[in-house]
Amino acid sequence: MFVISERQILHADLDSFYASVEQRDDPRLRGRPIAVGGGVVLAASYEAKAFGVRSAMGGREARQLCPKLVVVRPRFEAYVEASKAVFAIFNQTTPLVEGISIDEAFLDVTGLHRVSGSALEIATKLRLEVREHVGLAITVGVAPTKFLAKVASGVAKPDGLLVVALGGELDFLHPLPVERLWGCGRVTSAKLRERGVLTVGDVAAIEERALVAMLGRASGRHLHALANNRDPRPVHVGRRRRSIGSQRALGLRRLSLDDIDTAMVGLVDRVCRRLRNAERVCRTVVLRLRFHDFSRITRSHSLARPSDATDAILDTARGLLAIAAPLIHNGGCSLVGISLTNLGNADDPFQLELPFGARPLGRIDRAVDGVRAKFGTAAITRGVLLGKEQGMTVPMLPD
DNA sequence: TCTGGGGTCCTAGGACCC
DNA sequence: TCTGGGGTCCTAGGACCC
Repeated sequence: MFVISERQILHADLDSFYASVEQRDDPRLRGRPIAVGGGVVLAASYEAKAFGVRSAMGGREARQLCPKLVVVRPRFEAYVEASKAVFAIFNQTTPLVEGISIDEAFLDVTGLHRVSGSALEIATKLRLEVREHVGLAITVGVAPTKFLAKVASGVAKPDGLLVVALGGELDFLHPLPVERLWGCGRVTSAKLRERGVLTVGDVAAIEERALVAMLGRASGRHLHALANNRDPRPVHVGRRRRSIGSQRALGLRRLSLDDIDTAMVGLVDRVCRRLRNAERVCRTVVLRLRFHDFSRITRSHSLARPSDATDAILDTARGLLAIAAPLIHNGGCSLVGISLTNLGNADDPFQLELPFGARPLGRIDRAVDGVRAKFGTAAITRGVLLGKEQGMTVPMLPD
């Protein structure tokens, strides 16, 4: 009989990333409470966190909590550079790296024991290398699942390392508050607490059906699985971006439709450049507006064919703005955003991937029509073969 | 708590197809 | 002709994450 060996997953998370980069680059900021941002705190140093300063907090409130707070303007280029250096170390550690954000990743080190030592040794070395070569503190959690590894790093922060003992997973997990569950935010947490469900152990004790009735199908199943330490999700290398977006807060001024249009033109230009740089095309354009009462709407439109052309996408965005215009009531508009979704490859001549979004199969009739119109009937077969070669999702042709 | 900018995923209803 | 089931796409909104 085969014994499937326990997976060994690291969750590596840079501590107070933006703030730490600033303190690294400017010795005067070290040991002092700092916040990166302006109107809103993007990141706070641990010295600032001690005063209760949190990210997403308004600048004014942060200063009230911590009068000595030093506010630093963000330098995104520096963060991107630091992130690249850290990810280079991740990739030297194992080929199985899944980036989650600019400062966080999962590393699967299962089976590296002979080559690199135990997971604890690998994690220790990783922390040392990040400290030495990039000058930043990184916390690592080690566990058999992604979720548990992430919880472990959260508990170990700052500048820590925590290995969840084999067999001790539930003892570790169950006393934690429900908010530690990945996917349990403000709304879900309130629903659970309302019903006296306070800890992860409480969630685990509820039947899945009951949890689904409480939170909806996906959420209920997801949290039920996590609370019982079931998380088979593999570390996924090379995930592709599913959308590209940009948005801009417009402040409190009253803006005319022309002002909004001007801001939107800039956003469309930016996202289209990013789209072309990534060699992608998009099918769906989403306009996002937020009003001064903080209510928000979205309007979207799917193009007949994928595009990366600024003029086509701007036309669509303007059409959406015209549709949304009557909804901009007296309060006016405080944010405008443009997102491009349903992304495909610019270099894929058959665009087989495109009409299907994330789903394995899709509107074959449309795909076939498109290929036939563009390349002739013979191309349909060729297109399917090409798709297979490239490892893409290949739709079944109708009989 | 009076709120930035970048994302992911889920849900639900209607249109449409087989 | 009527009815039903199954499936996908489009759109709008919402929760959540860093």
